[in-house]
Amino acid sequence: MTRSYNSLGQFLDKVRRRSVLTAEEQSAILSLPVRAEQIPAHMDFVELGEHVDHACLIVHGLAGRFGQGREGNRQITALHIPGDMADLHSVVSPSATSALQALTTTTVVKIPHGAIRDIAARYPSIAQALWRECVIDAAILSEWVVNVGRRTASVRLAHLYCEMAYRYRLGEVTERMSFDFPATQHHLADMLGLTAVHVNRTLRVLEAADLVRLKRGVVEILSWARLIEYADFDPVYIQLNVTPLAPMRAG
Amino acid sequence: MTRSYNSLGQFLDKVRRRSVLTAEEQSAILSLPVRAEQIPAHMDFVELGEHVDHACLIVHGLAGRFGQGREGNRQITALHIPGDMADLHSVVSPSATSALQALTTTTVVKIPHGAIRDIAARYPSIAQALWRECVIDAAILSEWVVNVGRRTASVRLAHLYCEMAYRYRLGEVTERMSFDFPATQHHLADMLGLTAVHVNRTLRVLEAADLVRLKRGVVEILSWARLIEYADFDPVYIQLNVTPLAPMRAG
DNA sequence: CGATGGCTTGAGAGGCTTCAATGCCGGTGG
DNA sequence: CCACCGGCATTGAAGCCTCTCAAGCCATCG
Repeated sequence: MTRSYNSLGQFLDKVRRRSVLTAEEQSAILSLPVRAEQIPAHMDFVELGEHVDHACLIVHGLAGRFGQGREGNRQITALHIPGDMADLHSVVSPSATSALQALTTTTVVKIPHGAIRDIAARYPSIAQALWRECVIDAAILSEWVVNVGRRTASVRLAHLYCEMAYRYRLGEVTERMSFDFPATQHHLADMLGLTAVHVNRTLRVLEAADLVRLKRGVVEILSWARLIEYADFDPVYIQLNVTPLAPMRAG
Repeated sequence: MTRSYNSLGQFLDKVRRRSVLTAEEQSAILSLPVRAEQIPAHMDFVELGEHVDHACLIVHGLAGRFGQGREGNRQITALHIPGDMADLHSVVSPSATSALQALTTTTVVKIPHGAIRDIAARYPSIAQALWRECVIDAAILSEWVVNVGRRTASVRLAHLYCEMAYRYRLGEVTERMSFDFPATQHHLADMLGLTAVHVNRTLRVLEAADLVRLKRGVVEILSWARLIEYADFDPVYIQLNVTPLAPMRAG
């Protein structure tokens, strides 16, 4: 079968690393109706409290989920890269409890909840697979709590770079590699619970230790082995190199 | 129907505030096989990396989900009170990426994954409802990232008290109330990304402001209105006072 | 009654923030 | 084509919030 490598294919590839799906189930996912949309940088494409009727799959660019405190101090709680369904959770919880914003120019594809709920109801294995994706997003969130709560600024930043490298590479890392990561230092600060100024200084610490090098939106990792050691990083929580979970079937 | 108010009944009550279920679906949940177990304080009942085959419903006591950094600095990423399914996520992601520990003597009820997956496969609405519970747990996690990342110690602690009061009361709060919350100051520190010493001093700040009063494991809130104002707390993310989500049916 | 675990308090150090100014680069309009 | 402008990055200095270390206290429990 030649599968047109559309935006959904990218999503399906990731899902299949985690859940077993039959050919029929896979094609049900690939047949989901999509509507592409281009979002300019800094624009919310899901607003706080909004009642959404579609899920957003990131095709290109970078999106963040924003929580916020009273006095405008924003905190990014999750990051979504191409292939991620940024708000899959909205399928079962349609009123947005946090905003979704494009960090750079981003193209997303919108998929109606109705269509997703339809195939989830028809194929229990699909429901399980999507549920599982949400649970893995939660595991990442949980790691972010640890990161922000219990690590120093430089380790925190190193850990974030590890996670993003691992996710961009779908778990296929090499000792030396680089990846596009177009977040500003201010964005990094909002992910790490720091200030932009301190992120800047912290960046310099990592560079001085010859762990990473940065230029205009691309992160170059000089030694994966030393970086994960420094960052206290263990990729199991991202579940990209795992034996896919067998489907559930009605007994 | 006289429903025996067992441990599952407590769980079902909470689920029904969020999802519509038919009588048949409800009784399928209530008929889940359970096995009660008593866990002494400070004991892990799910270990890191363990491959579990059952989910744990908290019946009595208090449990925490622990993440940890390299040098033993632990961070509590989630708290589970009676009525919570502490690791419902394990149904679709059986290898534990974080440990579960009883903070006080806790009785849990273990429910085999097989039984849950069975009713989830048979009743798509149940799958959706359980999926939704996981998503709401993730929303709470997301709020914890904001809390730890972007709030000062005293606001952070106040916010935690708000969340726990709201959850213990299932969203039925009153201006003045108290609730049992048997976490030590060291536990609080691990939830908030602080040290026990600083938690102690911070407690004193909240007491001095006449917001809460504490004695031996019970939190007394002196003014809910002033506390949520101080804590920057908005309970929507907990989704306890929400119109339950309609079920999904195969089209 | 000594041991234990949790709470309390003090003093000093340090990591991160705040405020503020400067530099850099790409985009835009005259 | 160049000058200007705005967003982002960089750097310095001072201060505060929180940590660390350390000691003392109080209840509970064998």
